[in-house]
Amino acid sequence: MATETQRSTGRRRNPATRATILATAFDVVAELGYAGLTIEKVAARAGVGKQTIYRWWPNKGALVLDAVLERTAGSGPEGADGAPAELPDTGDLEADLIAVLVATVAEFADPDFDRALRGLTAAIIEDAELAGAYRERLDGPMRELKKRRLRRAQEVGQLDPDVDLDLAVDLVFAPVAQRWTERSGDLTPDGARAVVRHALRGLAAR
Amino acid sequence: MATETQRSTGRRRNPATRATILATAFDVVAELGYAGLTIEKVAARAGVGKQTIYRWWPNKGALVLDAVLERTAGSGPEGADGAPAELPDTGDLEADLIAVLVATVAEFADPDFDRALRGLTAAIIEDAELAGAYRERLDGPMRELKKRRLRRAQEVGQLDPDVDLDLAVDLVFAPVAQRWTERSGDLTPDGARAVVRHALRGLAAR
DNA sequence: TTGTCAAGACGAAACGTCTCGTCTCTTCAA
DNA sequence: TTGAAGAGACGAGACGTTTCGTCTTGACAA
Repeated sequence: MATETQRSTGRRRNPATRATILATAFDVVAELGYAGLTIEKVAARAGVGKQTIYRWWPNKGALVLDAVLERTAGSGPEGADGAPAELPDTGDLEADLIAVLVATVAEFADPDFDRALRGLTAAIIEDAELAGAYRERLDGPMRELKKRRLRRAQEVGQLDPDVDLDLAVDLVFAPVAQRWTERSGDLTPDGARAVVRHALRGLAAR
Repeated sequence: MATETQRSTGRRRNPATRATILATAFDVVAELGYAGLTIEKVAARAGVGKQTIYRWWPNKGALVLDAVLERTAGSGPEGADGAPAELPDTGDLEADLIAVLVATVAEFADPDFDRALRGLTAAIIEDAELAGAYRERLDGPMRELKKRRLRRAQEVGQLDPDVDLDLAVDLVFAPVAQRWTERSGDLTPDGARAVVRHALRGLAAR
């Protein structure tokens, strides 16, 4: 996965087949959940041999991670053109973070995305290796964007210059993520606003 | 589970059998993880018929939830005597919350507890019904304790009286929980201290 | 010639249901 | 008070089914 080396001779991997499998996998996990996802089911729906899936993905978790990555490509740190995207920076830190968090809440409201991401999370929870791949390819880049935005706020004196940026990111974004994971309360734009407001008060420059 | 009504006639449920099954289930999930836990394996190890498990628990998730509950009983909101416990209240809010969070970090450091709780979380992520039971029986009571401690802080003027207590709890405790879930960083007592310090700054009375 | 692909056969493992015989506890009539 | 009858719990494991991951086959493209 991490290193998709190209073989020297013989028939090449078919990119269309790969795309079909990943799209089907996303649909299946969105419909049936991670527990309901079966390699056999994906193969049958995609019109593909089981071995074709087993040849390129070691297990369900890796397949679902790739499926989610493929689907979210474009909203990630790199735009469609490959240029690195950035978080909004209007100068108003609070408004910018609220915009990001409200967008996140909106994504969670989409049932397909919700179930797919729950499937991925279920896989990650118990699989340290997959968790590493997830951090490297999804969470990490997003976190880097958040830290960049906060670092700019530090430079402008809107944020305590001594605070650890990873800690700051966690304070702002973990409460909403945690609520989603545990379903321990509604996820509303207003709630997101309150989180940002109070978190920033704790992180402000004195 | 929620209502264990007593049948009028016939042999009663054997509490020792129940305890053996739950203890075995905890061991198995701590050793093999949730994906590696099998009803057949638990039955065999516990020296129990499969039907005895299927009779009392509808699925793996419910079994693991009960197993974790049984193991954590005593450290819950009720002491061994059944009297409701409380979070520490020395008058120093920051120190009290740090003590709780550092204890949580220490629990996560125990490999058995870590794997068992990961198994439970894996089950909960995809099962809304089980998530409800979890909130009602584990998370909810603990959250109530936290809110009580914070409410007292509000009354003493150490906390913004207008802030929503659920939000406050999330701000203080979600960052560490999230790090554990995603394995996105070390869980250290110092990290816990920093979280509490900044979260409280954002929640303080002005 | 080498490697991909769809199709599906294969044995192993776990599923959840069921049946069996044994046991203990409750109920009720003598 | 007692003791048979009935109701479930329990251990054991057989059952048909599903999914697992591997392997084989024949077609085809580089």
